Amino acid sequence: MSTQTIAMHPSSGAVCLNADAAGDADILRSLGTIQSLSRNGRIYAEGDETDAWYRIVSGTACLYRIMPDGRRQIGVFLLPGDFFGFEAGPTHRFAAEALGDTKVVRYPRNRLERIADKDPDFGRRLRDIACQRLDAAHDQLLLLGRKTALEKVASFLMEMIRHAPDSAFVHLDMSRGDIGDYLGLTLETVSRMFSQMKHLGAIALPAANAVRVLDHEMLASIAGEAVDESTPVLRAVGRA
Amino acid sequence: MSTQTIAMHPSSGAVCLNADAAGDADILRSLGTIQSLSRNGRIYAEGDETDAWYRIVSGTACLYRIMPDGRRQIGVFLLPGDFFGFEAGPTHRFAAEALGDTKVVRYPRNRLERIADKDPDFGRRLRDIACQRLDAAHDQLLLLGRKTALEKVASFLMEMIRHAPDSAFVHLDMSRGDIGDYLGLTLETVSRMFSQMKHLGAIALPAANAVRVLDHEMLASIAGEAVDESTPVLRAVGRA
DNA sequence: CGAATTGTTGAAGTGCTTCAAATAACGTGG
DNA sequence: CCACGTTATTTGAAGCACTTCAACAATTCG
Repeated sequence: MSTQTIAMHPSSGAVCLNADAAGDADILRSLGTIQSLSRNGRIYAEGDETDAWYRIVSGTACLYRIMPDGRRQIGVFLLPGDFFGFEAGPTHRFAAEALGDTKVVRYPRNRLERIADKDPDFGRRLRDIACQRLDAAHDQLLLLGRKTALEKVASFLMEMIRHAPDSAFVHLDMSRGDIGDYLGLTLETVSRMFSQMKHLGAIALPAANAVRVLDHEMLASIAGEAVDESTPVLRAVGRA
Repeated sequence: MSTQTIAMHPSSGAVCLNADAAGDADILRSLGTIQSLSRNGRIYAEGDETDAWYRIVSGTACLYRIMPDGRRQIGVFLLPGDFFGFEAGPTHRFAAEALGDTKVVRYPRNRLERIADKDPDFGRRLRDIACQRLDAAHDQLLLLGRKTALEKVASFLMEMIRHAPDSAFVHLDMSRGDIGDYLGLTLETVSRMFSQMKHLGAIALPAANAVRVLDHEMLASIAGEAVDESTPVLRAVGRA
């Protein structure tokens, strides 16, 4: 888990927040420090000071919270390009941890603030990033509150696909237990739903941590995101 | 449902986001237009353009999303002082609706942006507000994903109490159905949990839409927010 | 190659939902 | 101000989706 002072430009590969689209790449380039982590490597803990913004360069991480009796909720899976770590309070309410070999850039908050003070566009970008995280959180509220187990797992896969370079194949850095804690399910239920989608012909499971999408439309339909409004044919699948 | 052009200062009574603490009251004062709504009055619909920020002056509102088959998830209840309406995308993903007689201020987005362009502190404030909404959404993820029905309803009451002027009495503008759609439960389950907390002696129900808190500590304990870490005596209540 | 970890599948249990009915609260017009 | 229809809430009983417990299979790693 080395920490270099060398600044690096965030991976231009899988960008999730249109972050490189604006002209702020140059600004960010000389601002952050890189952290390299391996599976379960802690980026920050619940209760740590919120004194920086972070961004995933490569790999996968997650934000989570654990209740006194051990119940865990993963708030979000973070993929390359994703920003995180900004909260309103003085201390983190969620912990941040790497799921596999992961590289993260750390941007000290006061430096960002100083830049934003002089560059309104940059400040606006920070605001947009926060708003995008809020949108994602709101989507997750609908998922957790009102979707069935099958819809939840299908939605999760759709989300992974959306961020993957190949929309027909996804490699999962997280375990079934991690996915369960993200979707509000047990790991057994997650596994069962994967099997069910396999039997339905929506996906194939070449390995435990890899998913091949056989029928993208069916998957979207199961997830409750019917691509074509006029043909909600498979809506019934999720309930029958 | 009238719309005046007269600008008004948001109620300085129950402020939830420390919004009046900073010196931006003067700025906001001359910026917004007031909207008066009654029960079920629509502030904006899903799909409408995201061209403004809003703030509750008085009353209560909520953000919600409805699935094609009618399932509804309320993302957040909005109380006096709360800001809302800012999203990253060009259109609203959640609709906004009043729950009772409610007054809302509407701040056109481009005007806010123009002010933020010249006043970095104001821009920072907008950012902080977005981050606070994000914190609240993350808390709700834990609630929806991992808490039991009793814990959910107790947590909901704790949240209402936190925002109420009198911490021993809360008037609820929302129906049991609204609360259910907020907590990912049916209205019957919400009602049963209210009854259960009454039998436990944590609350009294002088009217259907009013709650008197008899044992604040017990309520906090049921909600999973034990005030005193060393005495998690009642943690068992939620599960027995 | 064998031990440990992770994933899958089965069977029984339970917490919440669904369906149904009764009660209470509300609003409206007489 | 009260009677009445309407709507919201409470409570009961049955059903079901997901969990829990348990065993087995597959994969990983020393």
